[in-house]
Amino acid sequence: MSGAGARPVATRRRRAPKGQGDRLREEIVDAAELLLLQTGDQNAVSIRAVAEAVGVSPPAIYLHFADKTELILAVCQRHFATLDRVLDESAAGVTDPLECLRRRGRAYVSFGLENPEVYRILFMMRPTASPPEWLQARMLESPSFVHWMAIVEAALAGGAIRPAPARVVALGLWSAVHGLASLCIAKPDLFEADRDALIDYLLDTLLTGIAQ
Amino acid sequence: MSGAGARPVATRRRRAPKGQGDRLREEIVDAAELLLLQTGDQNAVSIRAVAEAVGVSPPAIYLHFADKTELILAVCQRHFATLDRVLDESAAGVTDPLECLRRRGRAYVSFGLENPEVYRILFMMRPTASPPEWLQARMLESPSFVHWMAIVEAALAGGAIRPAPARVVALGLWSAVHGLASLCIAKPDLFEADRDALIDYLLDTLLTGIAQ
DNA sequence: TGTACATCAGTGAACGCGCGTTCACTGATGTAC
DNA sequence: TGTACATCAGTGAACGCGCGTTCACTGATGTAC
Repeated sequence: MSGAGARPVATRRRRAPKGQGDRLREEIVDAAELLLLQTGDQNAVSIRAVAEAVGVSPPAIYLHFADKTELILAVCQRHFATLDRVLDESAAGVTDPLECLRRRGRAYVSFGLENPEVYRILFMMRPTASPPEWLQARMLESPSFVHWMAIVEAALAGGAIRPAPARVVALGLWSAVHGLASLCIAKPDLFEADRDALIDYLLDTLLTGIAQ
Repeated sequence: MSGAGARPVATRRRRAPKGQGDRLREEIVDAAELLLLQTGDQNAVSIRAVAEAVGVSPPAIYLHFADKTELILAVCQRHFATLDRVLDESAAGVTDPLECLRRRGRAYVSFGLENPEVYRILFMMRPTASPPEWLQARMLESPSFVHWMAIVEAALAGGAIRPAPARVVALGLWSAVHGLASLCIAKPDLFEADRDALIDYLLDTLLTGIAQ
């Protein structure tokens, strides 16, 4: 009973040696990320909770982040980079644009289901509540979207899909896969049984629908 | 300057005559709804803020609602009924199932854009954060979804769309239109210019994609 | 028509909570001499 | 090899805030006699 209490106070972290105060920064982001993942609740990621998880006092957080927003932002940036990598990997070596869109679409939904709280912050939150640096316009310049857009343009150029403004096609397809991801996150029970069938059906429908 | 301060204290409401304590209940729900609409922020709808808007002390709220959840639930139920009515009206008199889906889909997105915070609570919130009565299973029994499902079944029976489990088709189409609605809500700037084109393109794509 | 009284729609003050953040400080670590 | 000292990674206590909720109460309203 002694060491396995419901919520044991985290052991205090060893102080970093002199030149390496930056170590703490990484540990803080790690802890915030883990908290987000474990609790599935953005509110659970408080400065105090993060500090306790790291084994440090709350003010120590401010040695590395100006405020809470900056901390959350750091977590998100990490995942935005991951998303881009995951999408690229999913379609590596595929030349057919439609197949490329299908694979990236599937990977996108998977990413959302595996990182629900991060996904929520990135794509489901009220704009004012998102970090201000998270400008919406910049989203269109993100590698993820730029790649997505490029594939749509290639498909259009190759005549694989019926003519339409590339931006409309790209945003439309994104909306649809985002819808599946976000509904699965918001209402998990509703989709449990049909999840795989749904993603297949939706992608088939979209790709048939946009085809020439 | 006297009567037009930045945030004048709401005038105190007249006490209701004896048999009509229930009047306050309606006023409370109205105020909560208005706050949600005006601020666009669910957090702004605190017991205290609602009480002030009505012109009553915070404990008065508890004469009509057991807790805050029950209040929010009342607001949501009202809008859920509205959504169903709006969808029905949008396709009134239309017999072709595909046209019916198109009109309801368009009306669904419009509803979301016109009631962003309500839409957020109904369809974008973490399940644990939603009122517990808002069971996800019950969503499938809601009039809105039942009607949607019936139309899909009719379309399937009439051979208008390619064979697939009705539930998968219904959920898939819902996901897609939800995606557009929720992305417009989460990232309004991103979609402003293309909004109308997007909803048209998406509906065309979906209806072409599911067709026989 | 007048009065005592029960009802009930509210009020005012306070509770404990967790939060982000600030401020003055401590004490181990490394360095200069 | 020994010691004074500057650096800097942290700490402890406290701040003010808004929140949901509770509790003992008040006082206008309507009714019975």
